[in-house]
Amino acid sequence: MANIQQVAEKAGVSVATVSRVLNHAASVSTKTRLKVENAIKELNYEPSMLGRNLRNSESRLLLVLLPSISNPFYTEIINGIQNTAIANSYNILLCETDSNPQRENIYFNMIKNKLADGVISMDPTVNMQKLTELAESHPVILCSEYDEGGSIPYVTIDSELAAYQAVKHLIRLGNKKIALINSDEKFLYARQRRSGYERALKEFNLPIREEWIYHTRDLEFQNGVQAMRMLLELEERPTAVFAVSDTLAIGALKGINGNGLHVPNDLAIIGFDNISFSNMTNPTLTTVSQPMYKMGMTAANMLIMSIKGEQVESVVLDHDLIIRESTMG
Amino acid sequence: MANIQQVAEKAGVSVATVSRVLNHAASVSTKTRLKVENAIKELNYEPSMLGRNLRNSESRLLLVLLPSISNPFYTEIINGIQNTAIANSYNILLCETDSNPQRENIYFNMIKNKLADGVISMDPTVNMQKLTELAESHPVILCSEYDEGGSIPYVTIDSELAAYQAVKHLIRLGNKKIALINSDEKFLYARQRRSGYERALKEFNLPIREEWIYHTRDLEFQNGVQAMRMLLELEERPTAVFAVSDTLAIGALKGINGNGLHVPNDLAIIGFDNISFSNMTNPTLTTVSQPMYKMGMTAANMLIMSIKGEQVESVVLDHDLIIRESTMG
DNA sequence: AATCATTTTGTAATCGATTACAAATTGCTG
DNA sequence: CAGCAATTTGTAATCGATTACAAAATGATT
Repeated sequence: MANIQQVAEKAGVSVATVSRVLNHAASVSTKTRLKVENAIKELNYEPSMLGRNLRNSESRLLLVLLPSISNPFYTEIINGIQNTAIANSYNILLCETDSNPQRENIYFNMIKNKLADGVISMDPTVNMQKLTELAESHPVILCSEYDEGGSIPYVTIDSELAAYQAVKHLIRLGNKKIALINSDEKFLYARQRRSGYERALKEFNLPIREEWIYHTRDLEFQNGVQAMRMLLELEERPTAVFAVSDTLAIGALKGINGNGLHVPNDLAIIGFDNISFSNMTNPTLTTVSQPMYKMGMTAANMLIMSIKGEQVESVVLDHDLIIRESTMG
Repeated sequence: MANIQQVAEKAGVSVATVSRVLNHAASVSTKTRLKVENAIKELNYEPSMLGRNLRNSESRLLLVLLPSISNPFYTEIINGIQNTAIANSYNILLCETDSNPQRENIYFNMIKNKLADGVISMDPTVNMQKLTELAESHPVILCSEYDEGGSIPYVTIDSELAAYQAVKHLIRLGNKKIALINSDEKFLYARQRRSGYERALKEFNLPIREEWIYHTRDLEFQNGVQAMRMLLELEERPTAVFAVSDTLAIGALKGINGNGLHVPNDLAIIGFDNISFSNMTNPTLTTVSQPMYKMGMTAANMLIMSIKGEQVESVVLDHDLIIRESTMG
């Protein structure tokens, strides 16, 4: 592969002039520009990013931290990030942490090493202290999960309000016994969604019963199945379930079907996230839709601004309750 | 962020010595090594990948081309690639082409630009001619979809055999009217799977009826729903369906359920890929399992060998028929 | 202490680009 | 055509590392 030197020789100009042509600098005469462009074509020259990036001390790479690539919740967000990044001549590096601190460290080092220009973290298990430390000297944006009262800019939705509205929807349908399948409350969103759940119940003078609140270890399908099995074994069964993620809700659906019961006739279900599969289940799943693509776009734009040195403000985006068959009793 | 120069000054040695310590070169005395290590700690120094990579003219980045990140088929493969890459101090850059030639070009240029050391392509719509051209001067591996008779090494499974076995399974269950939901036969795997389907039918003297072979435009859920609707409208309905992807099969499932029919009692269904959701549907889906994680690992290993300049041979891995509820009539 | 082999360290070139500054060229005016 | 401004081009430093080669330090031997 040719380098800028060889192009310069072939065109009979200096490397500076070639560089100017490459970067569309104004001060190149048409005649020399053509000479250089021809040389570039003849040699099949492509500028090396390595040299360019070293000189400009930027990599034009954005890191995207997420716990697991197989979680469909992230796919649309990633699309939003990716499109925005490409539109600004950035590329993204998807980094699966598996909630593993060692992996996390590798990626933090990539930032320090100048191999990436900034990070968007969507990992709720991220070491927030280390991330905050990193954020002091490098651009960092949080997406979806965030640090309440922290200093890192974030983009998210109002989880408490969304949960409140979802549960209110179940109450309006006549349900008085509403279960919550929550994840571990070490996560902020889990605490917020529980809080919304409780607010709705209180508003309608419905009791908050601990046995109707189930905490799962992970957000996997199987955790939802398991949660539902437990709930169905209770003396007093709930008539509706609010799950804090679609994957859990789909698991719950499976648990109910496996028990010979019918959704929504015997139990209504609401999920959260509006992942693509929530529309493919039988019955289709009522869910809270996060504006995932937009969240991705927003996060990427914020990060790019931040890289440019501009100040950015956190953003809370709107959500939607998508009513489908699983609550059409 | 400190650079190697500052570390050298602080430690009272030359940059060469610092570099030697960084790269664990043998010829550094314990005394100076300690001095340097202390300076590194004090300055919180991290070597810049940019400088290192320029000098070594490598980026230690692997490109992974895929049509869409939201296709769950790829997630396990990616995990395999990623783990193997990290184990060899590489990182991966996930590139969604959206089957868009312009996007594709961006990524091909990244290779030429030395921003990545090699590519694994999983994109069946890739411009094979351009890719073959690229492969002449850069390491390229194909994963899953490949170029029959082409020069690029690949890792894949025997699609024809897998399809043959799947259809044979349906025949053994007593089905004589078996439909095929295929994707566009411009894809090699589609032609191979159809061929396996036909071989099984012929072997049991069952007729191959064109109206039972449906070609979908894409591999989306909705295409499966649509395909099933068409098949159910036929005068002579099939009693079993073999779909060339799980997402299509899950769509078909939905189409059948929406018609008041029951799987597997009225129709049996087999999918392909064993994506995680195939185990979450109701009924669970019989499917052909590709060793996705292993495919990813293998592809990554082949690519890394190829980057090192070693010769690599194409690999065909084993598959499995996973029998679940959708064929337990 | 002189000699020589071995180990350790330093000097300076190098990777491939960008860019400040200087130098050369061009064009205009009187 | 001299003189000057504006435009165009070139020279050389720079980004941050690695490494061939040279030089210095160390240690062993006589």
